Amino acid sequence: MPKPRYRRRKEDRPAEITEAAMEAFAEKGYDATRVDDVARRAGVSKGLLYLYFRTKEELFKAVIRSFVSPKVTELQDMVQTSELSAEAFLRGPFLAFAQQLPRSPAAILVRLMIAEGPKHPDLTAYYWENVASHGLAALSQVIRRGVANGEFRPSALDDFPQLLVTPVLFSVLWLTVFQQHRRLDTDRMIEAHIDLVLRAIRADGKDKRI
Amino acid sequence: MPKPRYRRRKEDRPAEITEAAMEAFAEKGYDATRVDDVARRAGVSKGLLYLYFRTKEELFKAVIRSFVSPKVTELQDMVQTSELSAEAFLRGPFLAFAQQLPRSPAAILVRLMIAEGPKHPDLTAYYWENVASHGLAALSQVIRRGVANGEFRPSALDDFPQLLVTPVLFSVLWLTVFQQHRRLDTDRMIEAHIDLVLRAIRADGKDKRI
Amino acid sequence: MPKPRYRRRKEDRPAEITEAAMEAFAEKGYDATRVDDVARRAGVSKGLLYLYFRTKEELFKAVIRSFVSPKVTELQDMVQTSELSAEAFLRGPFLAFAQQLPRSPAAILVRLMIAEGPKHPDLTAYYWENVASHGLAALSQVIRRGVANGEFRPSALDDFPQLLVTPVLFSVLWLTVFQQHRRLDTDRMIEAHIDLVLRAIRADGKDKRI
Amino acid sequence: MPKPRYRRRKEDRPAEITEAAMEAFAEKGYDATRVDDVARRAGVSKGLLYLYFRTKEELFKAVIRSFVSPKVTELQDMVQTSELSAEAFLRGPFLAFAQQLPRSPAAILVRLMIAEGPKHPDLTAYYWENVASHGLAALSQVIRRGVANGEFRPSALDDFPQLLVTPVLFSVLWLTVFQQHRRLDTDRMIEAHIDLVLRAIRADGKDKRI
DNA sequence: TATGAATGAGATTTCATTCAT
DNA sequence: TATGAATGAAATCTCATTCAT
Repeated sequence: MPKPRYRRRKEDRPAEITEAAMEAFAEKGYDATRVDDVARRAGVSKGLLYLYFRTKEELFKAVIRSFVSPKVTELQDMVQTSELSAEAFLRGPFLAFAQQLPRSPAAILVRLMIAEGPKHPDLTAYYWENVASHGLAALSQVIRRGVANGEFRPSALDDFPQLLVTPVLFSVLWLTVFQQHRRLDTDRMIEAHIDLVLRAIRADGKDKRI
Repeated sequence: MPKPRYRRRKEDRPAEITEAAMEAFAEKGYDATRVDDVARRAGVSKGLLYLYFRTKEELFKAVIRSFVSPKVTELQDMVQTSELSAEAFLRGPFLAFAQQLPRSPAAILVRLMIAEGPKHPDLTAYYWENVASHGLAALSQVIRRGVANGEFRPSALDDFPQLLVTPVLFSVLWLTVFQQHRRLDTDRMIEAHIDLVLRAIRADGKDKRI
Repeated sequence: MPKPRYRRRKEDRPAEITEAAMEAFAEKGYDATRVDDVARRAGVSKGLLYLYFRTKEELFKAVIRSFVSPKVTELQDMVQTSELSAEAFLRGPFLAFAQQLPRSPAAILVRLMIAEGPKHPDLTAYYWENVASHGLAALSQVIRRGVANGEFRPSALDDFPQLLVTPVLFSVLWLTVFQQHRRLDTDRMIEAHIDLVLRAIRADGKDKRI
Repeated sequence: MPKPRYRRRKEDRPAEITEAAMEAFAEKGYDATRVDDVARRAGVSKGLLYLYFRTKEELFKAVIRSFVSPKVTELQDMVQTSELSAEAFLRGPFLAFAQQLPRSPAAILVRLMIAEGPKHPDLTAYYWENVASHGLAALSQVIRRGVANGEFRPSALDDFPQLLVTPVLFSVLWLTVFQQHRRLDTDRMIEAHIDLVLRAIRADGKDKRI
């Protein structure tokens, strides 16, 4: 059964290529990924790839767009529609979200951003504008809500909402670099982190140092 | 004709090359760094560079080795020689150490490890063996000491000493990628993190929820 | 979405494509012209273009054929139907013809012949057979007529009728290459040339400058 | 006798490559010439070629520079050092110079200028500045000298010194395009042209044909 | 007929590495 | 040791041409 050399599938091509590229970038990083390889993975000729993406860099950006943006949208939606208390939200849906991130494709792209970011300023600009700043805003919103309704005392977390997600980034890197040398249960680590932070900022805590 | 940056001293050649390579890798990343450029920065011919380092990859490994190990030794020494209480140690010398890390050359190499690590398995092995595992052990030691002498209650931090340094790594990322879009005071963020963690694990805290 | 430049009329398709190609070749030269671009200019799909012209080279040849031949026919007709004296013919209709040539599309094709000719031997053969040789014959005829009726003395021009048109070719070159650096009034130059030649070959030897 | 794969000849390389490129460009034109082919002709690797010439375009410019400039210098020298009368100069050294031009490498480059000029504006600018304008000035000087010492009457040639060389250009093109279909004795044609022009501008009006 | 998505050969350019000197 | 000219493999990108629809 000879596979047809020639399939006409305009609709699906971009996604097919984007997914293949995702895999390849994840394995090798941007520079070391060969356009040829992406095309082969996508079952497509190099020429066709260039029909949809004008340069390798465009392709990279498209990958970022299609895999990372949805994650942030998801987080924003969660925050906006949740009717839980701030603490319940952080221990529940947010924790689940944070735990699965390091294993999702989006995480791999975080690695790529770190590696390739400095060489692609317009890409980091896009990433900040469309992804990171929204994520940060969502975290802020949760914390402010907790403070507003008396769950949390005012704390440095108000100024540094990033502190909620530092172990997520750490997990991404551990999984990529060290997991084969020392297994780390990132789910439990992230849970432990959230727990520690919540203990520290709970309003009912008698701990009032400073 | 650019003057060679380093005087000719036979014995120091490898170190001179290693330093030049460090600079270059820091600026451009591994792939984008040209061996030619490293040689020029070191004031040495390409041929000579290849006399000391058999490949570009060898050179990269040498750079990692010579710049990261000292940092971990420093941390280990601090932990071993300090006579402060655990909390005082974390709020004092350790905090200072953690705060300067994101701006030190070592941090840049962390970025490179993230980017290139997966392509150099023997390098990550070396890195784990000689750097990360020792750092982790040092952190554990501090926490255990605090628990042992009654400063800290037993907590998840015992199992995940990494949680002490997640914001350091996060800072490295932020400085490289987002700093130009949104300034972040990493010193204060790291301090805030240590403070939150300590509040959460203090033995005297009235907060006893589990 | 750019509107197609030509209405769909089945019969004229080849001509429409040929004209679009003419424009494109004139602007960019043979190699730099994209078949895609020609098709777009003609308001036709690439596939259809290949239905009429089997290769890019065939298309090029068709362009040459359809735009150059008319010019030579025009010259031949002028020569054959004119009832002027040889000198009056050269100073009148012929001069006018020669003056407009460098700015006509045909001139652009002359440039293309020069550039691409050596790569297309059958094309230059066609060009010689159907264009150049006829033009040369027409020039000869005029000169012979002048000699026969006593206007001109026998001269080297009899052997080299080309000498009547060398400044036309020169003008084509100048307009393409140097006009922006130094303006040249090609009309006056061509007229001056004809005048000089006529003075040199006049039978009566008297100076009849006007 | 195995040819050495590796010869160190820094001095001669640029000239060797330039000559090989000259040949290749002459045969195929700019676009159709493959850098690979130039390298092979020069007996050199592609990489080395790029060590001396940063792009194909740079190489092309170098070819123009090294082959055409000398010709114009030669003409200028002839004009300045000659002590002949204007007519004797034109019939003697100048004629000889003009006759050999169409067969010299410089001529081929004229063809290339026509073909590629429009795509390389900076090249034509260079060509005008360093070659054509000087040639034109030299021609003007000769004519003015003839008028000044009473040999020539004032004529349109004063305004269009180009008319002295139009058959040279014509010869270049005939040789490239039509010579195989109809032989043209360009030496005699150029001589005839000079003769015609001189007859037309002689101050004494008498026919001095030789 | 008519389309334009898809192909694949090949072009320019780069760069780690080698090796004559 | 020391140099840097020279190599050659490979990477990105282009485009004439084909062919399923």
